[in-house]
Amino acid sequence: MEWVYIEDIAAHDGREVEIRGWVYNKRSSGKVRFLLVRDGTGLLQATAFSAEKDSLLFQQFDRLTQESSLIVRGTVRADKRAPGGFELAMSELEIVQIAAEYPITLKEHSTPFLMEHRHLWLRSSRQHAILRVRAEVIKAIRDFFDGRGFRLMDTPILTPSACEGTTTLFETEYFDQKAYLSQSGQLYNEATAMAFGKVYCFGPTFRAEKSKTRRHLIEFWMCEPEVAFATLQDIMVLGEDLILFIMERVLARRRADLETLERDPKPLEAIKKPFPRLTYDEAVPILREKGSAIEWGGDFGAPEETIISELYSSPVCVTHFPTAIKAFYMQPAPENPDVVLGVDFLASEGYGEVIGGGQRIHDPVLLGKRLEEHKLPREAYEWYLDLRKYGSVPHAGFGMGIERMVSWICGIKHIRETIPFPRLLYRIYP
RNA sequence: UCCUCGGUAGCUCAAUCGGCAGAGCGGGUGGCUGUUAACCACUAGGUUGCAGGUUCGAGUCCUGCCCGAGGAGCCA
Repeated sequence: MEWVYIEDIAAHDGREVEIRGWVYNKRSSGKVRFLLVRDGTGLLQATAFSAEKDSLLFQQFDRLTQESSLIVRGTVRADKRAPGGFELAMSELEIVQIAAEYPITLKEHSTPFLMEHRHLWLRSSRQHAILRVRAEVIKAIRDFFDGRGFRLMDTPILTPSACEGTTTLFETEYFDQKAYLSQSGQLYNEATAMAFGKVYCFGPTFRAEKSKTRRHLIEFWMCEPEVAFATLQDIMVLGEDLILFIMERVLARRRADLETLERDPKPLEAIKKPFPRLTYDEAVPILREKGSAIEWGGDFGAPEETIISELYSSPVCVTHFPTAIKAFYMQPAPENPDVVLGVDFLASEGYGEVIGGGQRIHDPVLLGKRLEEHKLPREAYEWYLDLRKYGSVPHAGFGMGIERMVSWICGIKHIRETIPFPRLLYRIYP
């Protein structure tokens, strides 16, 4: 008998098949038994009828507990009363294991309890939908860059020093030296971009900041393209195209998951190119008018990002931030060196920053000066300065936070559900 | 790190002014021939986060600690 997956069940209508999975729920009514089986691809109702209650099938059924593993065989048939439109008329039920009492019921649970049981929570339909969207977003990103001739460059996770200096890093042992977990692949990708023209990296990133908000993870995944000879304008267009590509892909392939999540697709469908652009200078008075206490020179906090992003139906590109609040490698604007050629993409509906990037300093003298101003050890950056010594060119790139994208697309409040095992402040279990 | 809120059965919660520790779900037992988080009946299940204090009496009031959640800062 053929082993099939529930997502393919419609193609086997009328045929005898085998399903391997777990008990999601069961119901019985006298001489009828209903078994809701999940196999990782979907849910299927299996039914059993019997005049004699002592049948082997019924005995097996009655022993089943939630999440018991099993193999069921039977005939597929369409039935409007069954969830999903198809059900399995069971002929055989083979128990693989009777599960111990399962902690997660079909009723409501608190987030701390569910996080404590994250390894089991992943089996629920909502978590399935979110993580399938995540997988689709990642595939879309790879297809986007691969299709445009970008080379995938895996940058190191163990690094000898700070990439950006300011942020806190996780320290670890590297034999008799200290090493730090990467907080960005960007500096390395500036090197690979000079070797390959246009590149991207995609990997985990670690920030040892004591951030405790719905938008932060201690360990998260970031995609960072870097393009030689590109300007701020070039990578803004690249960022727009990337976001639109991801949206179209998810709307085309994962619409059912968005429905499961009760995510209204209209705001995502409404996103159009070109995205609104706003300079920092233009944004500050708007923010003050809307009640923010921001002064020129101050960085945007979550409330500022929310105010701006709610003004438009597409993500907003905010550019030309004050030099003083941005990273050392940011290229100053030619007309005003107090601001830099950087851009933050603020997602609509109040989701905030999903992309941050800009043009990098290509002048060796200015870069050396910035390292000094930021009190960074020049020796550690000799290789980085070399990039400005041997055929330096203007170049630009950005970083996109995967979990923030997924959380925006899925319309969920907290980023912690967008990765299988979130690392949070004060939570590293399971 | 700071501010706010919370911790009672396996889970989600209730317990009036300080006066006998409760319900639903889940578990167990039985019933029901189309259930949809099925339903009905019965049943077991408690160191009220920890340590002190006030009181005739503390889940409830006070002090300290632990753990968690929401927000801030920082960032993607």
